[in-house]
Amino acid sequence: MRLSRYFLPVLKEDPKEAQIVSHRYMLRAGMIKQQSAGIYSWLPLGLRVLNRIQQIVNEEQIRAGHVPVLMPTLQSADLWRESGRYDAYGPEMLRIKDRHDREMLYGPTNEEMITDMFRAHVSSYKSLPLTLYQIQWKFRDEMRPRFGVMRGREFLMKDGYNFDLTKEDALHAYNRHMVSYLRTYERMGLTAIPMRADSGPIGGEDTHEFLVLAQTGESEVFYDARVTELKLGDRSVDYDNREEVKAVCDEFTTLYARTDETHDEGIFAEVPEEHRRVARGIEVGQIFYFGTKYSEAMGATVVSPEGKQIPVEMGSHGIGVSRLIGAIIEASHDDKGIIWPEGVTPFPVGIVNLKQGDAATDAACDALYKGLAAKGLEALYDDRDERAGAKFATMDLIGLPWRITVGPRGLANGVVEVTSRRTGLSEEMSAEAAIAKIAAIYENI
RNA sequence: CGGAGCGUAGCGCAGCCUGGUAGCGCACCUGCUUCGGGAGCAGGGGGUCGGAGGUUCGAAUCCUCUCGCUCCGACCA
Repeated sequence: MRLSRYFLPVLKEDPKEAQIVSHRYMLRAGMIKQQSAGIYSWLPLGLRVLNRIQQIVNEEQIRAGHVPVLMPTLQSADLWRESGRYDAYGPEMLRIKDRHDREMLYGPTNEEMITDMFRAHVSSYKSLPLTLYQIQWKFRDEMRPRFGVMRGREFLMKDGYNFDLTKEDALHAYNRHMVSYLRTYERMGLTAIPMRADSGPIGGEDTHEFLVLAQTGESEVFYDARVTELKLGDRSVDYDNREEVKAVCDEFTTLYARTDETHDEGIFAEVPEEHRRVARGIEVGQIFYFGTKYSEAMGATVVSPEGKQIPVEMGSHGIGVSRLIGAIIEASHDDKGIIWPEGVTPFPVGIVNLKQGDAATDAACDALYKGLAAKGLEALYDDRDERAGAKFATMDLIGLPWRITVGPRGLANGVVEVTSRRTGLSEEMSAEAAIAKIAAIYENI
């Protein structure tokens, strides 16, 4: 993408309403525009990141054997009366009436609707296990939206629901989600720690939240420092192998890690003092096992092998897709701007043309741009007629992990400059070598 | 929802107390110079001062109502 033809409205000054760094940088980097309290438009750069995150979430869900669907944002109140949550949910739920005075709501979550979908089409244990998920906009009418997309009212969320015959099967689904989530967050360059949590309005017995450590986090967290060193890495996990999946979950949940809701000073005191940590975290996902709470209330049953009608065992699982962008920025930035992990960056690399209009420099940038494209890498090429300082400042702000700088001085020696946004270190090399280097970096991402 | 604020050019702000021709910086446009870390000079465009009512010869400024937004707290993905 040529910057001269793009829509990237960066701001030089800090918008006054943005208090935390991710909100500030998202506004300054031209990623989002607030439309009303807690409701945002996504501008091209922000949309690219949002799409990248959705892509990773989709890939990991499908890898785990889960099946994508898409449900409407607007739901009928009747469905929610069946589960009893229409009255239980409170003013956080946005209620709407259509022209026929029918009561509707903008879904804050989808347990009822998915259960309705399930009961309409599944009637035998032979169809189980089944996990359906979607990535869809939700609305929760927060009393006080703040921190940009980290706590908006409208937000994009991946919500998944498992249907199983037995509790053991449902707990395997729970574990499978935990592993798939760990992999999902790692691909985004995040360390997200599963922590024992409270079930809140979803209800249920077993639940973990995934927390990204950040000073601006909304939750106080208590953990054993060794938990942050655990990595899934390249290991392949067979999602159908219960023991293997369970072993990974045990590995990641044995060390102490809890939010303030479930924190226990007594148990925490048993963690060796040098490993004990108290910090803050941003919640980027949560998994629940809740058994037959919704299936019983809504008559979602299957015929068992013994020929009996039994309510299905369920759980639900969420990833805060839009809020993840805020969390990633909170975890990865410096005083000049964002530093995107390669996995989620809007563009893999930026090209800075230091002398726009100079025939040799323009031609070199052009060749570089095409060479990268031939490797499947779409560069953001700053071809504006701006001074070097302005171009560097823009690149630093929007945080592309790699920058290739092309100027007459380097071209005279046959080199361009490749700079890492994260380390700030530069290397001079031929344009061909630069293309090869960037291509190698992104080969496995 | 309790408390505290703010709405003046795209963004950040001054002007309001003490009523009298709407300003500054950045951004934008034109020209010249400059050109490897947010350039300099000169010129220029852009506002029903959030909205409605009222007081007054006269309201951005005073009064009433209203809408929107932000911050602290409680609550929450």
